[in-house]
Amino acid sequence: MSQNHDAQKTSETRKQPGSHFIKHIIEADLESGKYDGRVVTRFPPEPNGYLHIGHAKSICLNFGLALQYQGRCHLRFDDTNPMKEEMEYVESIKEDVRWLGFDWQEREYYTSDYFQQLWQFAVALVKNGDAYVDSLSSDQIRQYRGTLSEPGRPSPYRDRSVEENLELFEKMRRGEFAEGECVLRAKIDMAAPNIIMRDPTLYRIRKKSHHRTGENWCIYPMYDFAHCLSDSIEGITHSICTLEFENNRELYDWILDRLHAYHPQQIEFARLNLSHTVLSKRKLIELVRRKYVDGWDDPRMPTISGLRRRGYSPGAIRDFCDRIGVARRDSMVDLALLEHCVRQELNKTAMRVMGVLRPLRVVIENYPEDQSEMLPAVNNPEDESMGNRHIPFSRVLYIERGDFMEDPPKKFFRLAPGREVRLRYAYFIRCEQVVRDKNGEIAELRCTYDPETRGGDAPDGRKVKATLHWVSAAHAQQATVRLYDHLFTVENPAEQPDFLEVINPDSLETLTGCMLEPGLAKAAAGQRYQFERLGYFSVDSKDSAPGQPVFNRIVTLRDTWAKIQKAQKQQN
RNA sequence: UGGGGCGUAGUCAAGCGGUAAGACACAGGAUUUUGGUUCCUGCAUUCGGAGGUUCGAAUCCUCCCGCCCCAGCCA
Repeated sequence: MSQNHDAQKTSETRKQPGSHFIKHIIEADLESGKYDGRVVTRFPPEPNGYLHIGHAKSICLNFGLALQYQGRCHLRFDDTNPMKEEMEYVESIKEDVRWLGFDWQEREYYTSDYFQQLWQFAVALVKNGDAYVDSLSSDQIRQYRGTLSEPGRPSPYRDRSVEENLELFEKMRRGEFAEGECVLRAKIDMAAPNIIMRDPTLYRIRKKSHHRTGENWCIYPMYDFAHCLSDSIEGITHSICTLEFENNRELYDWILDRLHAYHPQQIEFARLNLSHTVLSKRKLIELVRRKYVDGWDDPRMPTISGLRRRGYSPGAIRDFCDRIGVARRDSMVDLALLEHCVRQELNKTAMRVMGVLRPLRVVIENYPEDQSEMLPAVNNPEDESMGNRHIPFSRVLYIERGDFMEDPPKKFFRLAPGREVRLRYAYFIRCEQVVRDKNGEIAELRCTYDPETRGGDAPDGRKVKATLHWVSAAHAQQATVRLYDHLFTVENPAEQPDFLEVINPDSLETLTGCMLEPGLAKAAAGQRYQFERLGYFSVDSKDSAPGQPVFNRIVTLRDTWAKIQKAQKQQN
């Protein structure tokens, strides 16, 4: 009976969305008492760049696991390389993790805080004959390492005595050698089939000031040495990293075993790849340095700061990370899924407003010149508690240029000569005349309205096929609106010979003179809205100025008309 | 061609010897004062391939094929 119940429970757990192999491992460990019921994870960024959506996957995983199993998650800056790391990055990383909604409380750690302990561990290794100081140059070390198919050869310095190694290592620490003159290496096996195990470097000399330890050290531990021991020092239980570290796990285990240190387990999962973008630090840096984008927080960037500035919400990003799953196979997630996640959240939470991006002037000929009126509009049909607002209507309005066609194709059921449509929350109008300028361009539409249809319903029951958004010209708030699209034209830019050649030339379109309903004059930075029939937009936090707001398009609404148009184009 | 991983739909992904979940995308239809939302419906007779074990295989075994990672004093 109880057995049955347990079996049922297990299968239910497994069927939960978001169940994955790492949870299975943790649950098995919890059951066997492997770590006395503890679950301790960590997010260990190197402070040498900005966090991106791929990091968000790892953050959600590590913090999420700690939350789910009542454990803890440490934020640890893996700052073992003073050549690349800066304080600016640690600040941005902290801001991004916090913004995503995770709290590391007082558990903010730095590998550099362990330098003294790490040094002592290294000394212990030397004393046990498990490490030696090598005086080969980096070039020679590479030659001695062998290749993928041939074993390496031992360094001529490999059999130095413990005493000599101790003395040399001490001299390294004291700065008596120049950079590159020697390194500390683990003494493992130069013929190991896993190249990582061919006497890996543990310490190298770097005569560079460190952003936290200053001039205290001139030798710095390598990742493989520092990481496992930092995990050990912090009592991590599950050390979760990406697949490319799989080969390093053998060394992770070797070091902890030799030192008889507390031994967390390393678990690898596949890193995130997202279609139509790049997520490698190198490529992201290149986009910034070569000015293809306007900085790390350019709204087209897949960085957390870019997504934030674009208008993405932390909840949508967390939802995305929950949905993509955690597995061991390389994958490429469709950007459409991320877009779906924001739309889903914003549909429930974003206030609806009307904004005309490409204005076309409309004059309501039978509406009195000096008259205007306030019409009630629903703030969010998905959430009644968001209430109503009133928007001004008058004789001269703007509608979207794309909502009018002089010679409408099949299935276009918006405004056209002689045709009647509804202006949302206002009246039915009929297009009576098209007025052109001297260039033959459409300058304005002359229309009539039906006073009986106030609010949008005809008492005689007649129907219209379209409802248009609009803004009263006299009351409009002008704005700049930036339309963003995929940064790259192809699904996987990384597999191109040169990813810079497939940058989408239309990834940004800046529209000025957009006309918004007047309430938007006091929109606060970061505020998110749905511009009805167009998409979700947010107020840019950097470029907006009082009286001249700048909006970023977060994502379009799903657009069936665009699909029909595309299909029609392909037919012709 | 050394070692380590991974192959389930267009894209993710569950599945753990009992007869292919779910999501996104896509395609139809209904409702709609957003061509939005919502709601229905459809979308793998088959799990990289071939053999084998078994009453029964995506799950176990064998061989083959394909893709990814490793030759930093980066992480």
